[in-house]
Amino acid sequence: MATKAPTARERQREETRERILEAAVEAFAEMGFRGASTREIARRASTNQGLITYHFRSKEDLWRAAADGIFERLGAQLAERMEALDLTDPRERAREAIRQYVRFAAAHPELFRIMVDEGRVADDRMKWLVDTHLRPRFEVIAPGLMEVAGIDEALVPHAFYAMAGAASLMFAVAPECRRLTGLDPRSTQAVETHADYVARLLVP
Amino acid sequence: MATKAPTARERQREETRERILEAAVEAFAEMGFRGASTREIARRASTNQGLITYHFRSKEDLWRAAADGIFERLGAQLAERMEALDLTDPRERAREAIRQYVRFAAAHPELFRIMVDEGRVADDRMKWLVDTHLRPRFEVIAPGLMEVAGIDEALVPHAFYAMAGAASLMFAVAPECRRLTGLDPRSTQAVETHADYVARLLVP
DNA sequence: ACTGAAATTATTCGATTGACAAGCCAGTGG
DNA sequence: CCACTGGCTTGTCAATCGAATAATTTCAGT
Repeated sequence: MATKAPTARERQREETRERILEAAVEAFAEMGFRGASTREIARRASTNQGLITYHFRSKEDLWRAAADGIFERLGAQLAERMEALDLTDPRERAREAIRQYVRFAAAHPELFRIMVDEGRVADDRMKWLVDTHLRPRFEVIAPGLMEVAGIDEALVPHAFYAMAGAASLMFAVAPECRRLTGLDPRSTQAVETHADYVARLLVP
Repeated sequence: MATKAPTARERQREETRERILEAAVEAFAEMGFRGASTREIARRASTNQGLITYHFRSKEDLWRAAADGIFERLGAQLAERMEALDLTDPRERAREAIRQYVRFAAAHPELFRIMVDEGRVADDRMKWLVDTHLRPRFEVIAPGLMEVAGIDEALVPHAFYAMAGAASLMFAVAPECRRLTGLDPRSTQAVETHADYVARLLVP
């Protein structure tokens, strides 16, 4: 069955939803779940707070939708770019995967920020995040990590979190980094340097 | 001039202040500045909210006092333990310094959590944190980093944030790590493994 | 053109926030 | 032994929170 062409109404609806979602990702990443108010999110999306309850049932649901969006982007970008490259050497392929992850972390610091925000306490949001998004990714990464970094299975969690931290922290605290070191982590120069540094660190 | 022996009154005062401060560190690390309410902090310290305003002028001041405490502990522990070791080889000394930092990050995940919380937006708390605590430490670490990791000066910020992230993330999101990988990062086994892994990673 | 449903705005609610003021009361100094 | 200071408790304040509901506007289908 053919999906009907969306009416102006439906396009408007989707565009509004998307605008709210975008604002939510930013706000949650900036101020955490509790810190970001639905009113502030609405303000950033140039609407009003009532619309959020209308489009998403609750703040909790809005947060989940925002997290879905981030991981969807991560998966899409990584898959697309790795496919385009077609590297045969597993070590060089692993290095490039890490570089791509660093580039993503630089462009979307929200991912890391939300992970750190929600990973601290074993509440429902954390469990949902692990079960629906983190575990699937982890299980894909883990075997490659063992093979390429030349490490024992027991070291996999250590390598995983070391890589994630090394790759992301600088961009997650970009304003701090800028003030502390004078280096702006958002410049393409800095991103590429970091990508290469971390890739060589983990896959010598 | 001899400092007078503290009266029971003064001892009580100091003990209460300390209890509030301890609770504040935990709460801020767990829920961020905005997420942690002064009432919740008071509850954890087994007192009431009014006392917080009494001992510390405002929530902002309480936060600064909490940050002071964390960095004071970090400085004291690192200085003490490194002095005790007396390593001559600069590379082995650097490795041990990193191991010590990992151990501290494991015992006090608050440091990293608060850094990530406050480093995202260039507000007053971030600026204060950088100027009073981060920069002094960074300027001590930077020269050693260049010498030992064998890197160019331009790479120092990259190495610094890579190390901090690699060392701390696992412990900052300990509940998540436990659920995701099955490994409990708080076990001494895991801490030592991580310390050694990160130390060898950065100083090969 | 009309109508009814959908999208949006406006209003309201009870709960919670940080800050503050007033008073309580144990312990200290005289 | 007593006055009173200082740590502490309680109650209140406006502001803000998430959520629900009411009112209004917009537009697709007839």
